[in-house]
Amino acid sequence: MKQIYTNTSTPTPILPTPLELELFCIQIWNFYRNSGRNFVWRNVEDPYKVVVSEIMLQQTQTARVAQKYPQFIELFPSFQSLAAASFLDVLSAWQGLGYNRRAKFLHQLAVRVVTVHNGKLPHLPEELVKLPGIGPNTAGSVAAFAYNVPTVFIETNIRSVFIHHFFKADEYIHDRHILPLVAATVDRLDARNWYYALMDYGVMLKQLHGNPSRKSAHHVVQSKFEGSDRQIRAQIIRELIAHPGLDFQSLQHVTQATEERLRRIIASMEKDAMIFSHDQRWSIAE
DNA sequence: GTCCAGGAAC
DNA sequence: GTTCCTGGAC
Repeated sequence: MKQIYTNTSTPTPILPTPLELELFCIQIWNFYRNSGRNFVWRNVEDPYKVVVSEIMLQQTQTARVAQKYPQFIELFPSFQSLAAASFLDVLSAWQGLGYNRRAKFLHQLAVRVVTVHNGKLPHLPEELVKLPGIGPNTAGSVAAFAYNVPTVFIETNIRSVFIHHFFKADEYIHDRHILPLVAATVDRLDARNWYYALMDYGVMLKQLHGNPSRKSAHHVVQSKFEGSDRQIRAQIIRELIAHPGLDFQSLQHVTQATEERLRRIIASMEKDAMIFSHDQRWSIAE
């Protein structure tokens, strides 16, 4: 394999030989056997727990999820209990994980599963992606981890593994060039552990060689958090959890944002159905 | 400074 | 193609 996928005008994908793929799989399995990670959300039979963990793990480090996940499951142990809870309670339990809109999506997902799917999470990715907060990647991972379906999906660690092994001399690698390799190597009988193994191997690669996914065509440098609208939004959420029915002046005092900026941010949060106003006072949405 | 089991809405 | 969040590890 050498410099095959760099020409984007006339892609001539050449798969590695069966032997190369076989050796690759053996290497991943060996690593997993010796150095695989263990998490409380792994090898669980309850699809609900898999969904909660996968939504939490979107753009959030495993250590942080490990800290928050157990209490969340204790508070809301099932789709039914989560669906029946208020958004305020769900959002409160979410604090510390970041990206608060995920809490909204997860809450709505639980309602949909209970009301539309009779409390049972669909098995297939094509159905899973129709649920709020679940895109192609999470649909694939949920199907694999919850039901051991040999799906084909990519997330940041998997991406790193394939870039490191099969695209050493390439740059700006598109996922469409990686997916055939994922499909060719997925374990038909043990997809669940195979993807655990790939993720663990990817984490190891990043520790050892830096992040191979920086060569991905999809890699984006994260914008600064300090001083951003995101920071203001987070402050507003925390404040309205503690003090429902707060007026504009109070929010301005807490956030120290200009009036124009704060009005704009509040409007966007109302549009996201994160908050709502009543008589010029704001609260967490329901 | 970089990174984190991304998706929705614009 | 941007915007949403968090805070510690590195």
